[in-house]
Amino acid sequence: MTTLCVYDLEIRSMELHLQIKMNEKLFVRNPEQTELGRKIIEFSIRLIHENGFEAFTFKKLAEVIGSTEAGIYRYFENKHRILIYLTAWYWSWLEFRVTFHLNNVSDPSIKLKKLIQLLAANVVDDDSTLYVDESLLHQIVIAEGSKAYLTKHVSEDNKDRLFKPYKDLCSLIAAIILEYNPAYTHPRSLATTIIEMANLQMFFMHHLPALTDFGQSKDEQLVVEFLEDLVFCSIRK
Amino acid sequence: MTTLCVYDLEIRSMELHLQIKMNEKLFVRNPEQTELGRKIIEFSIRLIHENGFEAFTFKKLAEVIGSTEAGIYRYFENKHRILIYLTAWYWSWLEFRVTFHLNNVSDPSIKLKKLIQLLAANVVDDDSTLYVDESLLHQIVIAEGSKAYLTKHVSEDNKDRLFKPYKDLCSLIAAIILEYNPAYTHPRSLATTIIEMANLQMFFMHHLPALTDFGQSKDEQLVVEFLEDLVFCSIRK
DNA sequence: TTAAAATGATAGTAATACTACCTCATAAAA
DNA sequence: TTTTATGAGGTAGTATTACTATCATTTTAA
Repeated sequence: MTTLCVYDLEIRSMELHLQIKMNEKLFVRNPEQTELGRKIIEFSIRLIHENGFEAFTFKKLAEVIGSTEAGIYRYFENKHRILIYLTAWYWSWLEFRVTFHLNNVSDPSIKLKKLIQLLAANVVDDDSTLYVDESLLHQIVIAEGSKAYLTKHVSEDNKDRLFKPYKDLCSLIAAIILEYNPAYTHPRSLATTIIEMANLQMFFMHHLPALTDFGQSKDEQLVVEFLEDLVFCSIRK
Repeated sequence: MTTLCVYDLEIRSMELHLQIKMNEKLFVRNPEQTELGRKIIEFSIRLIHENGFEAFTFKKLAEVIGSTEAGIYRYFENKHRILIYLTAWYWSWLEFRVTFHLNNVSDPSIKLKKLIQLLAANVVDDDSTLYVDESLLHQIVIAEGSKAYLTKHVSEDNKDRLFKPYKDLCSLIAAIILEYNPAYTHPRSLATTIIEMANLQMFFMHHLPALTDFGQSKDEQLVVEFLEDLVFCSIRK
């Protein structure tokens, strides 16, 4: 299995910089390598978070970063590609975090608990990436993430490996599930259920509370409890 | 609890006609009451199924039904409202089917099994509705359904009760779960998990098979098995 | 030094989303 | 019978969005 997304940890003057290597098919020109490109990332996150993906346009983005529409088209084919880029970035970042936090943990049940915590708890911007606000990006993934693959061209995009970071995270979780119980028959489907439900229950809790059991409190820890219950009941030997 | 969506079963010359009463806020003019309105429903289902929701426009719709854009705006505020209408219709129809099939079933575990079957199995157009192809509509709900609520105006739409059919189905399922095990703590979240995963695992199975455990066979019965396992493990006393 | 490539701004086009206004048919009121 | 109201649907727009072609300038590479 070849890996297109790897991580770089650079130590520069006592600061830790995390660089995520993105699939080249995601963009026309790599936005991480120029000032304008980084501004595109930084401000598309802000704009999509603020007004939603439907209201997000290259014109508005160009205005806030002091550039032009054509300038942005040089980096991304269209706004949907930016959404795929951002979600792919998020899943790569999350996989890194998971790997990092599960380092030296041997008990698969503790691994799963930590994992669910990382998936369902609110994210705090970690400052190790300069132009990506992970907290806002997490909100975007919750509210817009599934639009990245719910399209008519999902299969072509998949052939270009645009969803590899999501699949890698899914594989990682499935492996831990099998570690806990090698006889469990649906590790991948359970993995995507955890990922998707961590996001969706959070969205429902805030916007359609009647669809959840944690409407009043709006405490994300309750989502964690729900998921732990769901997972451990299912994979119990 | 007031009910905005109820069902009418009419017997006309030996045929059974199912009429679903829709929330008036969903449309500008009730599309069920005119020939043009019914064509809008029938052909928006076909067009969205064929080209996806993003590529669906009022102009294209007007062309295929031999009308004009302005004519369609008389029935629906915008294309997003059509999507909400279609999904609301689908959830009402499904709730009716569930109620119908669970009639006279007393064992909650059989109820849950039948329910999962109805949610996850492919739908066949049932001919009791003349201008709605339920099979195509099911495909639309799988691929586009979540876009109905994943918006910035979800809370206002929710205040107008546009998602009531979805919530009603959720309540119905939650009630059966509690019937099976009154001590279960997350009946609503589990209900939405069943609904959403029935659709999403089906989508992944066909388009992103690496995210599931039923990639090769593409047999929806495997989704049913996964969901049954997930549900019964969770609510087991 | 000079050609090629990259960068970015200007100025368009085509399609989309939406609106204002017009016409016609029907049907109730005078 | 005539008048007026009502709602059906159509015509012809505008503003915005998505995207492209072209030009000018800077950077880089031979």
